[in-house]
Amino acid sequence: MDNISGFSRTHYCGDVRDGDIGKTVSVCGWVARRRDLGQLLFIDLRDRTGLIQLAFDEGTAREIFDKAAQLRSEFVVAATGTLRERSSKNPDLPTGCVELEVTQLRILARSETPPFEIASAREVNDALRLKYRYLDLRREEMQRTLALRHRVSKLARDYFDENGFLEIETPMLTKSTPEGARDYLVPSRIHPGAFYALPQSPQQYKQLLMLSGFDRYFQIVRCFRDEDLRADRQPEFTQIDLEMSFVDVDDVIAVNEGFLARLFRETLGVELELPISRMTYSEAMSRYGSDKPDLRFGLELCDVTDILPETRAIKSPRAPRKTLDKLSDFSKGIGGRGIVLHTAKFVTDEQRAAIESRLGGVSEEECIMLLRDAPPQLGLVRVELAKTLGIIPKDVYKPVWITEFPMFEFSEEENRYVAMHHPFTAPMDEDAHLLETDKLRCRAKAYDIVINGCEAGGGSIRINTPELQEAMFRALGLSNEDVALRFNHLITAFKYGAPPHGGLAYGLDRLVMLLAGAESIRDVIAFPKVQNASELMTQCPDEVEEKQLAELGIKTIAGDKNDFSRQ
RNA sequence: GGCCCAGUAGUUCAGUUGGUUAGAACGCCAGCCUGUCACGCUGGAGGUCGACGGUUCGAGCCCGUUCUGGGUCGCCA
Repeated sequence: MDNISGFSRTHYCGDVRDGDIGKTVSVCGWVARRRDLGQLLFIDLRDRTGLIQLAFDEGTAREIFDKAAQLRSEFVVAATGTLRERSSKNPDLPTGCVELEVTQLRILARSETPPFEIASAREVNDALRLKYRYLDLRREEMQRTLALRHRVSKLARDYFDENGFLEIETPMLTKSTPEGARDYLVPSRIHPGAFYALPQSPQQYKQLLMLSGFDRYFQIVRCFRDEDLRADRQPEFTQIDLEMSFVDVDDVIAVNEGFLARLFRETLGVELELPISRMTYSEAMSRYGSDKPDLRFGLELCDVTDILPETRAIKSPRAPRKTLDKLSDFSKGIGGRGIVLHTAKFVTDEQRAAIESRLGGVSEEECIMLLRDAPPQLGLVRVELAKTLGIIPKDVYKPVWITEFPMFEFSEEENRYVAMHHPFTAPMDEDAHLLETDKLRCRAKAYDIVINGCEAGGGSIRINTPELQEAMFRALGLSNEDVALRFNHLITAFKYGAPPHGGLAYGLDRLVMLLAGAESIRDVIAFPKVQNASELMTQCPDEVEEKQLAELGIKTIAGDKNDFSRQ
C-alpha cells in the first residue's frame, strides 16, 4: 500500500481533454474496470466527474506494470503520467480520445469485491443498495442526482437572496403542537418528564420573524413528521421555506413563479409558461378527482350524476377488455367500486344517449367508462388509466396553482373540524364571516403548486391578528386552556403589531424527484430511511444504554426492554 | 392496523403438472492473450431456493405461520 504524501492531483478524471495531450497529468479515483490483455493492461479510473483510461504497455516500467496487474475493482489509486492520444478512440466517453501513459502509480487503498457491481446499469434490490449505501452512491446516477440536488439548493439560495430574502435558522428543538402530524419527541435531561418536538415545519418561527420585521425570510430546512412512509414521503425531509410581509396571494405566487421558471430553465433547459395557470380546489376535485391534478393528459371526469346516480364518466381511447378489468380491479384495490363501460347492461338506451351527448359523442376509437367512486379514488383511477394507456408524455412539465382550498374538513376520527392546511391560514376575505357559521363553505387563502400531479409545495396567507387567530382556534374546537398552553406565545406576539404576511414551502426532495425523473424519494436523499422508518446501513433506531435512559429520567421495567416508565 | 407485490449463486434472473445431480448471464478466482474500452478464449469455485412448520413416497414449486424489502389505504395541519 502506498501513501498520498507528495502527490498532487492536477485533473479530475472526467475533465481531461484533447487539449491536455502531452501534459503531465495526475489523477486519482477508484478502479471501475480492468482490461488485462497480457502484455497490455487498461484501467478505467473513476471519480465523480467520470472515467479516464490508464494504459500500461511495453513502455511501462516493469515495477509499475506488476503493480497495475494487482489492481481490482474499487481499489483506490493515484496515477501520474503523460496524457497521449489513443490509437483507437472510444466515442462513448468524453475522455475517449486520450489515455494516461502511467509513469507513477500508487495504490492508496484496496477493496474487497463489492456486493454488487458499481459500473453495471443493472437494477439492484433496494435493501442491498441501502445496506451498502456508500457503494450505491458511487454509481453514476446517484452522483448525478445528488449533484442536481446541490444545484437546486444553490439556485434557491441565489434566487431568494437576489430577491431580498434573508436566510435565518430556526430551532430544531421546539415545542410540540397538538394540531397536525405526529411529532418526533426528544426527552429533556434537565426537565425530566418534559419533551422537545422536532419541527414539522418552521411555521410559527417564520411568522414571528415577519412580526420582527425581517420582511422576507427563507431557509432550506430539515423537517420531521412521525407518520408512515410512501414513495414520496420520508420521516425527515427538506423544505425550501419562505415567508413575506405586506403581501397577499398574488404577491407570493409572483415571486415563486420567478423561482420555478429559473429553476426549470437552469436545471433542465425547460421554459415554463408564465403566469402558471390556476385552478380552484373545487374545480380540480370535480374535473380531476384530486387536489393535485396531473395536467399532462386529458381523461377529464364528467359529472353524469343527474343521469346515473353517483356516477362520473371518462371518455378514453378504446382499451382492450383486459385493460378495463385490470383498471376495475385497481379501483377496488384502493377502496373504490370498480368501472364499467357505458354500454353495460344496466344502462338504458336513453341514459346511454344522454351520457354520449354530455361527452360530445363517442367515436369508433373511443369508449366511455363509468366510475361510481369519489375522490380520491376517482383521481387515482384516472392517473392509473393514463399510465395503462401509456399516454403520459415524457419531458413535459405542467404546473398549476391550486387555490381556494376549504379552511376546514371534518375529521370523523376526532369528531370535529380540523384545518385542511394549518390553523394559521387566513380565510378568504369574502368568507371570513363563515368561520363560525358555515365552516365547510369557508375558503382559505391557501395555494399549492402542483407539477405533473405532484404536490411540489404549498402555502398560504396567514392570520395576523390575535382576534382572528383566537376565533380560528375556537372554530377548531380548541379550549381556551389548550390555546393558552400551546399557542400563548403566538397570540401574545400578534398583540404587538403583526404585519400581513404569507409564504410557501417547497418539498425540496420532491422538486429534485421531478427534475431528476426519480420514482422514489429515496433516490434523491443520500441516506434515506426504509418503509418501517429504520435505516438499513446504521440499523437505527437502536436501543441505548441504561445509563443514557437514567439520565433522561426514563427507566426500563426490569426484564422487559420494551417497557418504559417515567421516574 | 388493512390490502397487494417480491424474496432461488456475490448480482440480475430462469426454473414446465410436485419427480434424477437446481440452470443462465454478469461478477469472482486461475491460465492464455500487445490496443482493449461491456476486451476475448479456456478452466474453476460458488446454493440452508428468506426462515419455521405442514401436506406428500417425494417440495424451489402446494398449504400455514413468520421475517425482510417495495407499493398502497388509513395517516401525512
